[in-house]
Amino acid sequence: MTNEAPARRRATIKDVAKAADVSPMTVSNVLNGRLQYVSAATKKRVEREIERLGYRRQANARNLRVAEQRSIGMVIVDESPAFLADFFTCQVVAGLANVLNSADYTLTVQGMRGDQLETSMITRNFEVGGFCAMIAGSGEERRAAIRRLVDLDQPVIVFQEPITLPGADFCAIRQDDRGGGRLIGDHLLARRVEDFLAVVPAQDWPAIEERLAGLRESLAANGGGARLTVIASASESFADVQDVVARHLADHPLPGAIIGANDPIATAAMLYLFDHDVRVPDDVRIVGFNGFEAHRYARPRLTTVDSAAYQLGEQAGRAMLERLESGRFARNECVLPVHFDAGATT
Amino acid sequence: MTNEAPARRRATIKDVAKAADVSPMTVSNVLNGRLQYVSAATKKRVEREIERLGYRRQANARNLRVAEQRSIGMVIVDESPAFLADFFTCQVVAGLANVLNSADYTLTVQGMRGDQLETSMITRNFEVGGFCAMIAGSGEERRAAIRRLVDLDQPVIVFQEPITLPGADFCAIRQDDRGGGRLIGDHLLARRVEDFLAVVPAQDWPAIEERLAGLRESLAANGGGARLTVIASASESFADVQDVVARHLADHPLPGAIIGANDPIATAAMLYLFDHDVRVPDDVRIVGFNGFEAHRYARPRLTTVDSAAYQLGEQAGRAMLERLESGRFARNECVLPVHFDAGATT
DNA sequence: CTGTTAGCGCGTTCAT
DNA sequence: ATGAACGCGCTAACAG
Repeated sequence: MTNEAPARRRATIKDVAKAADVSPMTVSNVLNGRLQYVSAATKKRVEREIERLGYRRQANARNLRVAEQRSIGMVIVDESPAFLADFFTCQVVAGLANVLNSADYTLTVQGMRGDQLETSMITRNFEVGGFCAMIAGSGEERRAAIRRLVDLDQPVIVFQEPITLPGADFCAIRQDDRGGGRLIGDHLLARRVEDFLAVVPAQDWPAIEERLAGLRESLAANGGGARLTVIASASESFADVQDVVARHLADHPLPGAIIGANDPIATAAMLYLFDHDVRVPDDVRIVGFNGFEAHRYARPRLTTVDSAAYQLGEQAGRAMLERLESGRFARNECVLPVHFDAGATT
Repeated sequence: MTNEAPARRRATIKDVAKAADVSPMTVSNVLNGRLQYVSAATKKRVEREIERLGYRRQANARNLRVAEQRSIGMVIVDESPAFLADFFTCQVVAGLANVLNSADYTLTVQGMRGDQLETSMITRNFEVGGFCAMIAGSGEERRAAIRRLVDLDQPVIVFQEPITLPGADFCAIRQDDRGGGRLIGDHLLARRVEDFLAVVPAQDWPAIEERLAGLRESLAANGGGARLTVIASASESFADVQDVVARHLADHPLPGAIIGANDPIATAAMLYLFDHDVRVPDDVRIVGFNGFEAHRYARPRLTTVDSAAYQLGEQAGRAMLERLESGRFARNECVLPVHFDAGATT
């Protein structure tokens, strides 16, 4: 025999109605602010009973009845289990959640590997009003994931994906990574760098492909005299980055500049050089990408490109709310500018 | 006149049943894996129609019927709009989401200021099966927030809060911040430090109070000969930290050690010292807290205390799932160990 | 193995 | 200004 209290049934609209001696309809009117139909005195009485009974509206029943979802799904497709641990993704999610919350929407986050997309609750059930997605993987994998989401026949926003799907209920929101790559190229070319080494993570991110594309555009526009070598690190971890840099430098001359696909990679490379008595920027120049405050803590301060991840999330939130109200996305693409931030490493 | 396609009604169980020429109940049985009650041939037919019609189960209707919520709410109470941008919180949320997702639960995140707790959707509506909370603010504010959550009469887990609520449907999950503080104190006392300066953010975090408490315990155990001064920085930003450190040092002698409430603060302080030709660790020793990889990028490598934020989230997910199954929390408190990580700054 | 009935809690429609 | 009846989509209980 246990001492647990008997499971008290949660109060419903009916219970409140009975307690306040009105009909359920009147309670509903109070809850939904239809004050035209209810006297001030009744309203007071109903509200007191709501408070007293601790009544809370059953969201499932309401959403079922009004056939609407008050939640947006944020799906993060990534091989890593710590999907959300990525700082960029965090910022995006924070901005998105804030905008949605202030419009009384809820954000449902779900991380998964690419192959889990079809079996996950959030896609097999109908439980959110639309999807926002941050997707890693090869170009093909990403396209497949996007198609699966779009096939769900609900509004879809993807981050950091440079595509448009005309006619689809779809919107791509990203920062101008390609432009950022060009800015880096131009900056280094102006400093007479001729031999570029780019260090990217093995995991394919579309934004990183764009950064490289922009860099290549810059080199090509300059006449094509400069060389670019790209090497991939198993992960973005400190150790893996230093490892791949070490292996490359073992049988290659020092490049004029090392470009990290993001700030942590650039910083790891820089510290490797320090430990081997290479001077920055005198011997090798270093550039990162994304400008998160944490990585500016290293000295000398990294030259980088600031990205507006939080604003990306906010933008997505606004676009989704607008879509839900108006029935369609105002734009199918939205590109936010980046800002070049010259530090002391170039 | 618009060219939009007419809103196609979403397929229901009835539609699938009609198309497969069976009763809705049979479709439901297939969906829920009650294969004992349905022949293989029927199952095939039903599954084909589900696929063909793109049927997805209406979560609201199901949850209403079975009177259960398949989502857990994560509420983050913070004054800052970028609540989720905190790296520690990100890690916790990632671990939590992964555990819940793999049990086919969903995570609903909601950030808010303390005074919004009562008016927010997630608490006014009944829409999640339980709450996990990360709460900032003064001790009083935090207690009030916890009480409000517990009063909702649903399972509640709070992170980083050193309290127990015997008898309540409640569990506190945290790391051993106090132990970490003691480790720091012991480490520095062994190096003959007598004058300690702690730099904390103005925003009250319980974990940070614990770290200071542990530090004080260590000093007291040593005989109380050492002095501890605590100064607060307006925010955790680089600029604010350096500002408050500068102001303090303007009319105080250099302390033997500076203890940052977390790694970013410690790093900001360290870089300030560098810029003023103070040597670390020769003139002043520096210690951080939390051991995030990013902050180890600064040189010399910071002495810090590693925290297992991701595991904290995982632990919460497991505890919540267990609570939902068994009807009560197995433990009302769970403290994860921390690990002292000696770097080059002490 | 399959179908029928009833009702989860809420909001809408129509009546009073 | 308030109430009664109905149904949203789904599933538990029972009948066949």
